[in-house]
Amino acid sequence: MLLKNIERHVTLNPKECLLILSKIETRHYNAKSILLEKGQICKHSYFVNSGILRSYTINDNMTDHTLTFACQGWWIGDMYSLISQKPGNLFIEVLEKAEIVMLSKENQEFIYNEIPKLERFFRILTENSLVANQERLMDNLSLSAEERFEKFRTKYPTLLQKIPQKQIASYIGVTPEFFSKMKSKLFRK
Amino acid sequence: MLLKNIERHVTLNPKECLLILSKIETRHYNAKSILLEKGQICKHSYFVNSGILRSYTINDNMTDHTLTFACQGWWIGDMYSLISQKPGNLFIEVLEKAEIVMLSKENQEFIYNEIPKLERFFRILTENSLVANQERLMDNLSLSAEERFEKFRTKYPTLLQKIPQKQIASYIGVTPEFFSKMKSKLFRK
DNA sequence: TTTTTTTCTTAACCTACATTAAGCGATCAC
DNA sequence: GTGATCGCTTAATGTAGGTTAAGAAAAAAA
Repeated sequence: MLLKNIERHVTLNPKECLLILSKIETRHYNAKSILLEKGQICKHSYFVNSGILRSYTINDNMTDHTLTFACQGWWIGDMYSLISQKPGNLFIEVLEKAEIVMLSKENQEFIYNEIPKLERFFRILTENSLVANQERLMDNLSLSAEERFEKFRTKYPTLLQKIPQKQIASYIGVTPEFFSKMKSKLFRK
Repeated sequence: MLLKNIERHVTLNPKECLLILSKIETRHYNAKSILLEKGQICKHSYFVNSGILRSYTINDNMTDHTLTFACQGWWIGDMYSLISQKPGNLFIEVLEKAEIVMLSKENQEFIYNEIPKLERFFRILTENSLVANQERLMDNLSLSAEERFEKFRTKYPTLLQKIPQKQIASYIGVTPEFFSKMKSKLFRK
């Protein structure tokens, strides 16, 4: 699963595959597990073999804001904390029973040095992330809540049935109450 | 300037420096020059030696939304278009007479292969960009216009006097009219 | 300098979304 | 099985920020 994912961007020989496998750790988590809390230092990149994760912040008014959902085949982490090794702002929680591949920061850097191709892989991944984030940022500046919901649906087509809708609200940036009203309006059409 | 910038993250030997210098091109632009238009394919990464650039989109209602300002020492480009080589959505314009280092996509990839350290450099740069973007995204979801303005001021302390305030409005995501009102309210305090 | 264009301001009015609050069904813990 | 918790809905009311419009100020062009 992880190796297949990497080979979407770079090709690996058997030796490299083995090295990678020796540097990762796979763990299982139930729904509601917390992988990372605000204030902690993020020590790993997480790769989702199965299940669903979510990263979010909680601000002073106790409202939560979803940064990312991560389904099968996605990477997730608190990049700010991971690269600075300072306490981060993100929570990372499990929404649906998950199998997670964990790659520690040290091992990630070790792999960068042993297999420069992997540095390329993560460069490409980060570039794609950045593009997606830039688009979402511009969307938040220019689209209505309804249009952002539409974009959410095309970006995460499987999630609509699987997660509580207050979390969708928290992703598109409206209150659960408003989201509910908006949804029933859409349904009436 | 460019080499100094690169050496903030990786160290270069003289040979590598020469190779890099042989692959870039420096150009001068006056204010109001357009380096890239919506619909064009972005062929270069731009590094700002001096001056100020801005990247932005224009949506259907003809409102513009600023993605980034780039001052001395910043890189700018349309990453979506650059990596996909498809027509992009961004305009990139010169706000203040600028000296720009241009690195073509082909030369960038050539350099990645010749000097893997440079791939590391751009990975780190992209990671930092992503972190900044994620923070801005969360800020747009949770902060008021006033608070976003405050963040703008700390992020771009020199820009306040140099660019038209409608562009600051377009960065923080409010109309020029509202921004003006907000500013005079802040001033009265 | 004068004209033209762009930017900024102010003010009246408007709307998308937030807040508060209450009730209701589903799920979970005991 | 039952009380507690959580998520969803609806509705009344509130507000941050948008829209429209018009004039003043500043900057650019001529």
